[in-house]
This record gives sequence, C-alpha cells and structure tokens, in this order.
Amino acid sequence: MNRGKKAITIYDIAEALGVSSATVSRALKNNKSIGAATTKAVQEMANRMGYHPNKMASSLRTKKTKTIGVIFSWINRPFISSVISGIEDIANQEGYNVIISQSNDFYKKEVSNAHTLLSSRVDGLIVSLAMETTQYDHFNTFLQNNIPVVFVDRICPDLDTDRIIIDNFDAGYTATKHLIDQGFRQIAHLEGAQNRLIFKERKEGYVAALRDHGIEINEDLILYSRLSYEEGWQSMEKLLRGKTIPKALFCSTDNAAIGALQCLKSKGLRVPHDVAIIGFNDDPTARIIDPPLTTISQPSVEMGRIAAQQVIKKRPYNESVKSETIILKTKLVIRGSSVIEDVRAFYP
Amino acid sequence: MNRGKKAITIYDIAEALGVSSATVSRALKNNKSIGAATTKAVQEMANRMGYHPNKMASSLRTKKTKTIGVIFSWINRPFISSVISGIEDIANQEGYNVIISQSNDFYKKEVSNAHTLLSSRVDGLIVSLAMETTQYDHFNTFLQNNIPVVFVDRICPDLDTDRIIIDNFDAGYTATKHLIDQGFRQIAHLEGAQNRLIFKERKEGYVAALRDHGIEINEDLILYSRLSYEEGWQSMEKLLRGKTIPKALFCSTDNAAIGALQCLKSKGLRVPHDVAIIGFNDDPTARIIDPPLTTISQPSVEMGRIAAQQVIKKRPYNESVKSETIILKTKLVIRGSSVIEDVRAFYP
DNA sequence: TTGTATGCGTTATCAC
DNA sequence: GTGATAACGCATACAA
Repeated sequence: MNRGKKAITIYDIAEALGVSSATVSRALKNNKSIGAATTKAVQEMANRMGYHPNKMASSLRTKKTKTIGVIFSWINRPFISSVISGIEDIANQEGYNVIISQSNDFYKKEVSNAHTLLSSRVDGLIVSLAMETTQYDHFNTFLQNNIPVVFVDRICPDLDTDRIIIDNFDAGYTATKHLIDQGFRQIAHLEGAQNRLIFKERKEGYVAALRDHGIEINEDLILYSRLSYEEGWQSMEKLLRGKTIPKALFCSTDNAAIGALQCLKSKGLRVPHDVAIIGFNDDPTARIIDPPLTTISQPSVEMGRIAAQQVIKKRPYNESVKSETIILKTKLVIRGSSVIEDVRAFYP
Repeated sequence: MNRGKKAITIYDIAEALGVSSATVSRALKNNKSIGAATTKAVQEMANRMGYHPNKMASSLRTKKTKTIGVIFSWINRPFISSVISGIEDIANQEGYNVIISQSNDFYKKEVSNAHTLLSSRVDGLIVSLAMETTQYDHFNTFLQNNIPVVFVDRICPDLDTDRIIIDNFDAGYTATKHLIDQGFRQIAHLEGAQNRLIFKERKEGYVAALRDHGIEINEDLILYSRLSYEEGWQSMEKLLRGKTIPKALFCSTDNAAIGALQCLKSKGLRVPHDVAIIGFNDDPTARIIDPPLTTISQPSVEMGRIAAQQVIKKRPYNESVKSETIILKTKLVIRGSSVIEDVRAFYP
C-alpha cells in the first residue's frame, strides 16, 4: 500500500449510488427531506467506503469550525492541565475540537498564538493570560468578529468578556484567618506578580484578614517572587535572616509553600511548630509532602468544563446578557502543615 | 461594535490596491515573481486592514492542514502533560497547530477521536494507546492515506510505524538490580496491565534481574493493579499480610510507589529500613515525599519534541526508511527511599 | 423527495 | 510581473 489513496468525498458516494451529491450531503446529516431508504443506503455506503467528512470544506462553507482555541502559559502544570482536561471533556461531548497553545508566559508568544488561532477561525477562545501581558489588543479582533472569548483564572480586567474565576480575595482572607485562628500573629506572605489580578487579590485578602484582626502589616514579611519551588526556598531563607521571624506563612502557590517547607526541614526546624504554612492550588504534591500541606483547592477540571460550556453555548452579543463572570467556590483543605495538634491522615 | 464585521479576504486587499487576488496571494507568500514594490504594498495593506489568512480555504486547496492530531489517555498527568508540552513546542516553532484529545483509556473513545482527527485532515498523528485498546484498525486509514502516525510511550506492537519509547526492560532491570545491590533479596513488584508493552517489559526486566542474581521468582510478591495511589496502598497492605513480607518493592508508577510508601508510614514502618521502594516516572511528587522516592526518570518533554519532529519531518513511505523506533535514555534517580545510609538532600 | 447550480477563500495553471 | 479562471469538498437556495 504505497501510494496514498485519496480520501472519499460525497461525490464518490453519489456516483456509487447513482444519486446527486446534494442528496448524499443531506442524507448524511439525517435531513428529513430525504427518504428513509435513500438515507439508509447513503449512510451504509459511506460506511462501507470509509468516508470521513472533510472538515475544512464544511467549515469553509458554513463558517463554523467547531473548534475551540486555547492559550495557557504552560500546559504541564497540575492546575492548568486539569483545566484543559475539563475543556477537552465538554468539547468532545459537543463535537468540538480543541487547539492548544502555550504562551510560556511571554506576551509575544501569546499575541502570535492569538493570530494563529484567528487564522484557524476558531469558534471560540479560552485564555489564561501570560505573566507578562499588560496589553490586550490581540483579543479585540475576536470580540469584533463576535468570537466568544472566555478568560479563565488569569483574567483581563480591561476587557468585557466572560470570566471563570475563583474569589481570590476570599481565598486569601480565609487562608490567613485560619492561621490567625490557630493563634499565629506574625504571618508572612509570599506574593506573586501584582499585575496579575489573582496574586494581587490573594495578597489583599491576606492584608484584610490581618487588619480585621488588629494585626499590623509588616512589609518585611511580604516577599515577591515568581513563586517557584526554588524561590519559595530562597524566600524562606531570607525570612529566617530577618528581624522578625514569622510564625506562619501564606504562599500564593503550593510550589513556593513546599519550597519554604523543605527549607525549614533542611535546617531542622519543624512545621507547623516553628512555622506553620499554607499554600494555594492543592497540587498533588500538597497531600504528599510531610507534613501534608494545608492549601486552597480550586475546582480546576470544573473550571475547564464551564469555560468550554460558556464558549459553546454563548448567546450572541446582541441579546441582553453581554458578559458573565462566573465565580467558583474554593475550599480550605486543612492538613498538618498549619495545625499544631497534628492529626495527620496519610490516607486521602 | 455589535455586528460582527466579516473577516478580510485577499479580495478586499486586491480591491483596495487595484490589483488581482492572485497577485495578493503571491505577494503574501513572498513569491519572487512579484515585484518588490507590489509585494511591500500588499503586505502593508494586509497589516493595515487586519488580514488573517483563512486556514480552512488554504487547507482545502493545498490539502495540507499544518495540524498535528494528538491522542493521549489523560492529559492531566505529569508525564503526559510534559510530553504534550514538548509536542506543542516544536509544532509551534514549525508553524503547526496541535489538536488534542483524550481517550480516558477507553477503546471506544480512542476510535472516535481517531475518526474526528481524520475528518480534521491532520497532517500527522501522535498517539499513546488507551489501556483497553487491543485492536488497531482505526489507525489503518491514516497509514493508507500516508498520514504519518507516531506512537509514544504506549506503542502498538502490531503496526509498522514510528515509535518514541524508552527501554522499559532495561529500566525495570536497572531498578531491580539497584535494589539487589543494596542487599535486598525479597523484592516485590507492582505491575500494570500486561497488554500494554511498557508494563510487560518493566516486569520482564524485574524478573530478569532477579534470575540473573540467582533469586527465585515468587509470584505472591507480584501484584497487579492499575497502579494508582490508592491501589499502591492496598497492594502494600496485601503484601504485609502475606507469608513472606518483602524487604523491597519496585513499582511501575510513582503513584503506586507513593501509595505503598504512605501505607508503610501509616503503620509506623520505616522506608527504606523496613521496606525499600522504587517508583517509575519521576513525577513531581517523587522528590517531595519523605523519604524522597528513588525512581526512573524519562525525558518526557524531549519525547514530545522528538515525536513532533518525526511527524513533521517524516519522509514519504516510498523512500528507503519505512519506520523508525527511537529509544530514549532513562535515568535511575537514586533518592532516600532505596538507600539505607540516608544521605538525603532536600534541595533539588 | 431529489437534482442543479453556486459560493465559501485560497492556490495553482495557464495565458498575456 | 501580473491577471483570469478553475478547483479543492461541502452545504444550501432554488427548481423540479
């Protein structure tokens, strides 16, 4: 089988059956104007001949591609790959394809990805912004052409589009309050890039919780980084060298929290007895580390599903609803890293 | 901006410039038969008008979609999402789109995904088989139509296609030998579905290593499961209730290994002193758990990159090379879970 | 209930 | 160098 046989078209089926291509086209879509017998004959023949409809041709004609474009920073991160899994789930159910691209947190790559997806004439776009991005022109063409854009997690405050998010302020507040409730008052925070709303709001929640409980904000206890494992470790070292060593720590990612935790362990300090820790995301590592990490869990797969549903079910803009912001619930998962009486359960 | 303006075409540019659409088409592709001045004018106008080429039309005409289809079991797993990240990386570099679908380890979904991707007329296919799959007809159409199919990790032994794999036998052998070298002789194994080659070969490596060192195979020490965290835990419990309690354990996934490890810890047993453990994959959890898990690491991102390169660069079948099997190196990452003199480093 | 004819936006084959 | 035109495979308005 050396030469590629060329793909079967509706014309081939039509010829084999002695009917017109129009009839075949209709019969394949179960158009009721076609007789039951013909319809059956066409579909059987299509099967027998190994027909696979050409999506390009159909899309060109109907101007619908049944394709969702996706742009995320990195797809190999627990939270993000779960969101994508959710997107793919619904898309598949609804007969949509998903084209995935990653920005690697670069503005330029995000723009280029957006252009590519525009050329692919996606029917909708799901985006979580790159760390760098502060300009949003590359999404305008989508909006102008009435292609629904849904932001997930790292949203765009300036654009009036659908958004699927969690209440990051509330989550930050809850996490910090939990530490306060355990009796801690010197509470540090590892913050992320403040031009991304999620990190800004988590920090604001932290600050508000302290304020509400009469605890003064100590800027020395707030450290900025990109919140990787390594940076979590380094930040902890910096904190340990500081004037006031915190008794507790709220981190805006699990990675940073776990880095900090390992740093403490490496120096013979105990968690939570010397420093209590809370992370953010509930990555698989969180329940595995010893002590297991208290953290904020987000419904990642669900976020993806909802995002896909929004894109697919989206009403046209000229109806009453212009854009929707859907806020999902988070959960404070309390584990050993923040609670002194260590009732730690190994089993999930 | 309520009504969607319809997308710009080469005709719009042609009209604006008073040239023909053919000239525009050529100029946009930097065809040298077009004068430098015209070319420049066209490209500038295209930019100014916000032109984005319609991929559907172009694909229909050229019969090339510049799209790679991908089928994996689940995309939210560390190893797999890294492979995909690698694929996307190269694809992006080469101007290809990536359409992702997951089989959820179901045969039926894999077949349906394959059909969808066929309809999308992907220029190539990258697959890692579902757990269930034992029939491979759904890939034949691709091969007959000369669409390159590359299997990654979970390959198809019956189909003559490109493959990107690791030497699972060697890895299983190396892992087991490492345990033997530490002085262990009662070594158990948690195996996966034997109809997937990767698990079969890992087990065969384990068996061979034991044989080569004069250790008898004890079938009671070989337990089958789907190798999840929970199943790893349960398998460990079963082993602990057995006649001969193993001194060491080689698991075909990190998840199972970590489940087993946590089970031991929950019962007050110590790793590696009571039971030494080795996993497989080097998931992020492996270096985080206490003690850190000795495991086999695979170059996951690299596997993805190579798979994408194979798909894109693929020579036509009528040249001399028909198919290639690329075997990548694995590495035994030795950590605290398998070595008694616990020189454990917390820092990566 | 079915057939005919046209166009979707590109590219490629001719011709000039 | 550039222009006219056909063709890719499908869906649909209009006829019959």
